[in-house]
Amino acid sequence: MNSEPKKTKKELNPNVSVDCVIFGFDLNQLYVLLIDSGNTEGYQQSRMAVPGDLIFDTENLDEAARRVLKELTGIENIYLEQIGAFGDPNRIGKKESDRKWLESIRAQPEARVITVAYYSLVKMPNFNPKASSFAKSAGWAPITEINDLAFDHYEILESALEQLKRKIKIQPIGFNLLPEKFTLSQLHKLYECILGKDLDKRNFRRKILNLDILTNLEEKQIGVPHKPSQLFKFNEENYEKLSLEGFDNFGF
Amino acid sequence: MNSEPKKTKKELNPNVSVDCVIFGFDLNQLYVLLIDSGNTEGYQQSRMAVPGDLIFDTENLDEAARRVLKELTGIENIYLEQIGAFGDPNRIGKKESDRKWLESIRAQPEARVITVAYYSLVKMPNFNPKASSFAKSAGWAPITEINDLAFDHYEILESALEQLKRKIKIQPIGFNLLPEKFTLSQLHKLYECILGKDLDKRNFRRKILNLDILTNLEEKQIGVPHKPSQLFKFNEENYEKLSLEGFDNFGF
DNA sequence: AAGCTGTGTGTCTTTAGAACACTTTCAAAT
DNA sequence: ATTTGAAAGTGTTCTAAAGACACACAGCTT
Repeated sequence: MNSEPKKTKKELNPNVSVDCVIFGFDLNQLYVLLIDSGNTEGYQQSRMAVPGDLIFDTENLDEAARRVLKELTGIENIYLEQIGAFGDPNRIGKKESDRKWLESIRAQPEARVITVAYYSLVKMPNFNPKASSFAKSAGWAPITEINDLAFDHYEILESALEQLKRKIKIQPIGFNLLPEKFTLSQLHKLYECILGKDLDKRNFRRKILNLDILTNLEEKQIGVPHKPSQLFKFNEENYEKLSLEGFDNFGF
Repeated sequence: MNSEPKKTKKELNPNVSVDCVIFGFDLNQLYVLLIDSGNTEGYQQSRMAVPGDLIFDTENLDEAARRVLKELTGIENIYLEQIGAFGDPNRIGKKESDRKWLESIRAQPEARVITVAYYSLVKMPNFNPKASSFAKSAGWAPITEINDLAFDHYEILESALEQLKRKIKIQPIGFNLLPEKFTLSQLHKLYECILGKDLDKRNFRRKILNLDILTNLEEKQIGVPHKPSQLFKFNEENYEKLSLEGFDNFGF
C-alpha cells in the first residue's frame, strides 16, 4: 500500500494478468475449461470465464500462467503456449456482471488490466477441475456450444483456437489431448474437431504414419462392439529428431 | 503520485510498455530501426534499442504502438502486428547500461515492466527517422549485423523476424516494404532477405504471378546499365478477393 | 564493337494432395 | 448359431504444385 511501487516479495501487479484457455478432448469433441462467477440470476454464458489472475511482480509470464493454472485446476507439467496480449482499456469493465465480479475478487477493481493469454492442452480424464476460491464452479464446456463469455474472453478463445489450428498443422501437439494409448481414429477425430472440417480417413492415416512419430503398440482395443483398433503411442524420440531437421508442414 | 492508481486522463501505466520492431528494405538488405541511448563510452550494440515506451491507461495496445511509432519516427498508417508479450521480471534491469538509461527516462525506473512487442513494415525511403526526446540518435541497422541489443530487445527482434518469415509465406505483406513501383527482382530479393535463403528465380516468378495480385505497369526502368525491368504495382483489389476466398499457402 | 550486367523465359521430373469403396473383426441381438 | 451393426483397415489413380535447370536479350559502359 505504498505510494511508490517498490519491489517487495510476492506483490500482485494490479495491471497485468494471465488468462489460460485450457483445451480438453473426450475422444468426441473439444472442450474448454471455464469457471463460473455465479453472480447473475439463472445461468448465463456471459458470466463464465477462462481461468486467470493477476501476476506477481517476481514471476515471469510463463511462470504466472503455470502457477494460475495449477492453483485453479491442480494441473502441472503441461503444454502451454502464449497467444498474445489483450489490452483494450475497457476489456474487463464493459458488462455490469463483469464489474460486480471484479469487485468481489480484486483489491483494485477499477484498475486497468492488460492480460497475456495462453492456451494449453490437457488430457481431460486426468483430472476433474475443482472450483477455485473465486469461482462458484468450474467445468468443461464443449466449444461448439460457446458463443459468449465474460470480459473479452470469447475473443481470447477465438484467438486460441486460431492459433491451435495453425499450430497443429506444423507440430504434433495434439498428443497432449489424448491418452497415452490411442487409436488412429481418435487422433483423426481430434484433428477434425480442431480444424472444424472432415478429413479423408485414408489420406489422414497415410500422412500421419509417414511422419514416423507413432509407435504401434501391437495391442488392440478390448470390449468394443466392432473390429478392435490398433493402439499407438506418441514416439517422442522420433519427434525430436524430426523437429531438429525441421518439418514445416503436415497440413491438411 | 497517488497511492491508489485512479483512472485519470492520460496517465502513463508504469507497468506496461509497447516496443516496435520496424523493418525497412533498401532493395538490397533488411534493416531495423534502432534508437541509441548513448549512455556508454564508445559505440556498443548493447545500448541500441527498438523504439518503445510506456502506454497510457486510456489507449489500447495497438493504439499505443501506433502512437509511439508516430512520436518516435513520424510514420503513420502502416502495417503493424503484435508479436506477443515479454515479461521476465529482470528483462530491463540486467545490464548496468540499461538501468542508467531507465533512470534517465522513467519516473519509476525500478518498476517491473512487461512489454507488448509489435513489428511493422515501412517504405524506408519515405522517411528518415529522427532522434526522439530520449534517444541520442536513431537510425537503420542492417539486421545481419545485429547480434546484441539493450534490454531483451534482441530476443524481441528474433521473435519479430520469425513471425515475419511465417507471415510473408501466407500474406503478401512484403509490399509494405517496397516502393509503389517495383520490379520482380526486387520482390524476389526481398523474399530472399527475409527468409534468409536463395529462391529459384523462375519458380519465384511463376508463383508470385500466379497469385494474380500484381499489375504490370507496362513501364520500364530507365537508366539502368542492363536490360531494364518491367515495373509492377501491388493490386489491392485482387488481393482482397483472394483473402476472402482464403489463400493459405504460397510457401517457398 | 565488345563486354558487362541483370532481365526474362519453358520444360521435365518429382512429390504431395485429393478423391474414392470394399472387406474385416468383434460384440450384441435374435 | 446366425445375423446385424459399427468402426477398422487398406491402394490406386488423378491432379496440382514444387524443384531443378540454361540460355538469349536489352541497355549501358568503355
